[in-house]
Amino acid sequence: MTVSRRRKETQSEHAVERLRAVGLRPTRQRAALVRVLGSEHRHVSAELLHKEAQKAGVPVSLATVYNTLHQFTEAGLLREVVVASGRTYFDTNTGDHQHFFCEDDGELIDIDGEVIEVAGVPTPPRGMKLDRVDVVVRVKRSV
Amino acid sequence: MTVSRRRKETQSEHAVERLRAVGLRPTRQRAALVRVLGSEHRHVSAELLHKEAQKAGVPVSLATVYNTLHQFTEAGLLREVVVASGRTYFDTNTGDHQHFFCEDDGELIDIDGEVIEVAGVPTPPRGMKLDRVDVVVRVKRSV
DNA sequence: TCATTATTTTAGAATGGTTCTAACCGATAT
DNA sequence: ATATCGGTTAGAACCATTCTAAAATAATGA
Repeated sequence: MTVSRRRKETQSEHAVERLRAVGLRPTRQRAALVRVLGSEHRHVSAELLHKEAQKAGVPVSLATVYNTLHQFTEAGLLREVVVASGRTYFDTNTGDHQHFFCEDDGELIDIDGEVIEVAGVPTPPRGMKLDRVDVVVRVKRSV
Repeated sequence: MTVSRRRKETQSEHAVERLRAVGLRPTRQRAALVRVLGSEHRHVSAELLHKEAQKAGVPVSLATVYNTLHQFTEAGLLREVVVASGRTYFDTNTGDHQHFFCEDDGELIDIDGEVIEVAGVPTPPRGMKLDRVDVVVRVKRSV
């Protein structure tokens, strides 16, 4: 057994534990996607994750990637970020933070939650409850 | 000549002036869409505006509605609001303000610009210039 | 005015991201 | 082990939006 083999198994077990912890069945595909998502904070589209999974030798269907991304979001493992029509990102950083969004290339950059201060958010209209306050700082390439 | 006929012409002239003012050729369709958009602040989708134009007896193609909405946005007559994937709204209120967004029914509600205070917006990354800071207060129907 | 040119509009096809369908497969519990 | 129920899949369907190329219309200038 090689070292890399051992590392892989360890990661898989982590993945399985994470899934159990949030009440999701630890299937082959879900565990694989947790591993492909990795531990670094990043912003992935469904298509990108699908490609990465393929490249990593995990044959997951695009439908499953979509299903899984939504399940992970529900479970609090991911956060959905909508900044442009037809461009949904899933953010592995679920902590308090906001984003820069570059209109030109569609890139997202995190802004730490302590940096931006939002004050004066009004109470939601009758029959509504507050879910989240999103701040998107839209930027453009300067010339 | 009836009163309503006179009112219509007056509105058309207003529309034509507004178009000229922003450097857009005052074509039949564009003037009609300005009229259909009206003077009240509201949030319209391309599809809705298309339907309204049809109903108002102005046969504008959907492609033209899309073209026009984008031109109006460029010209500063409208503001584009993206809050959910595949759900683009155009806001006739181009002044400083933010939005409530109801995740359940997709409704947008304006929040006056003076109400919400955003502090600490960091300077954009190298090579980027700030375009706009959007705040979306996401709400859900409470039970 | 009329011709010329540039822009706009149009129907319908194409695109692209996302969701749906219905058959198949696999994890869990008995 | 086996049944059950949830998960996965390929491919079709969907739907908002964009594209295309041809026809229509506005601006320009003689």
